[in-house]
Amino acid sequence: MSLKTKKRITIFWFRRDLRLHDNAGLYYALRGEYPVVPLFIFDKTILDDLENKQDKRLMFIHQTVLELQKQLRDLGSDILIFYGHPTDVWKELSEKYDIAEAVTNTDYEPYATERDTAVNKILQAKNAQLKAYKDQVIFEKKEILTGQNTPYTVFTPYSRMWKQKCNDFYLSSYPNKKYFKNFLQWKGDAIPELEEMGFQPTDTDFPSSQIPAELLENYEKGRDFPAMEATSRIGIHLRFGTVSIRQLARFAKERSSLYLNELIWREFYQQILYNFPHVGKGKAFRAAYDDINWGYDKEAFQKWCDGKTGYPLVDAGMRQMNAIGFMHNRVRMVTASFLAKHLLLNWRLGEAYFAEKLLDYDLAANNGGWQWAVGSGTDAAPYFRIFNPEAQAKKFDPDGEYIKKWVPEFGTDAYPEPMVDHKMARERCLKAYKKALDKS
DNA sequence: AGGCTCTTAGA
DNA sequence: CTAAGAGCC
Repeated sequence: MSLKTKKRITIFWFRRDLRLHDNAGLYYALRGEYPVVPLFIFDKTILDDLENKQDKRLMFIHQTVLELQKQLRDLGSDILIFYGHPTDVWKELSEKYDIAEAVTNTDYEPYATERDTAVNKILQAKNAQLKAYKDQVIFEKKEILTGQNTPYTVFTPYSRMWKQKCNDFYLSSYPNKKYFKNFLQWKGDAIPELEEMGFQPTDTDFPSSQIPAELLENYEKGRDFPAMEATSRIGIHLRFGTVSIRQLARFAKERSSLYLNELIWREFYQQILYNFPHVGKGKAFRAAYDDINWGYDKEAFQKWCDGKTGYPLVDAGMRQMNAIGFMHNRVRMVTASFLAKHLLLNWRLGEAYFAEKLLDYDLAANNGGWQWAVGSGTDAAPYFRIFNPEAQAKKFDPDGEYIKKWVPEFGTDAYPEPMVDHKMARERCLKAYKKALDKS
């Protein structure tokens, strides 16, 4: 590590907030009385679990951290980069430097919470602490509660309260730029190549972090039709903080209440994960759903993964995700429902597969969406609400354009027969659900 | 953020 | 025969 300083410093730890502008934690760090040294850790705990060594998300992070370094170097500063376990890194940092403050933005996921607690312990031994700020949501934790002071578990009243509470104060950006002179002036090392961490780059185009102003004009009409590509694709940027939620929410509030609602769904599921942490640990939000006799049929699961179920809309969605790491949300609902209800496969298999493939993967949103589709979640589709994949295709891809794009052999002999009969699967599902749910 | 089946009114 | 609504899953 090339930073040699005896100065008392503030370390700002970037995680999923990879931007210099409108960044809450960074703002408070820069306003403090000590020069700020930025830090990023390529976390071995996470990377060691990634089986695919051409992970597009890691590439995105790598690319973004390079960009951050460039911006910091333009300011005469730099960024400390590590590849290791965060607790080891912080032990080393706390021994080597005189750390007055360690600042970051809150990450609400269970792993992150445990990690931050461990890091905080290390810092406390040196009379410092890890201070975390709210940055990735407008409202966090228990900021939005019912009249009984309990967390909301139904979206509509939650969203009503969210909108009522959301004023200019919550939406205003942090003026980080004014304080950029408080970065420590120094020159660091080059960022390690992906290969040095056992990964290889892939050629991927990532969606832009700028929403074109005209996009939301077509959003409300087009968002339910996957072929229209009328959605923002901003998910990956929300995941890694390459956009500011405050800026985005202001944009949405001015232009589209439906789009704003999607941002509120995101916060709804984040507060569900925070207030009901069992959902992030493999449990159904509604316990009775854990009594359903979920299957693990490997062959059936593989067909679903590969997009070879014989139901063209399901297959198109799975192939879109396999190819580009994105699936249109309408189709996410249909593919998820198909796995759980038509195949009666354990939905954790599907949840994990989405987690592996989606560039915009986010634990709270993914889990919330899956539990919604399964019926086990908050505000969930009642169990008897079973999507008919053909009816969904007719309704939302009437010209078969989306299907044509991702399943070109649809309509030829090469396309497989449906792996299950819809009517049979529907009845089988109702029976299995009823059996588990009637017990209570 | 559904679908299925049956019913009934009206073409 | 079709469209629209009800009731149930």
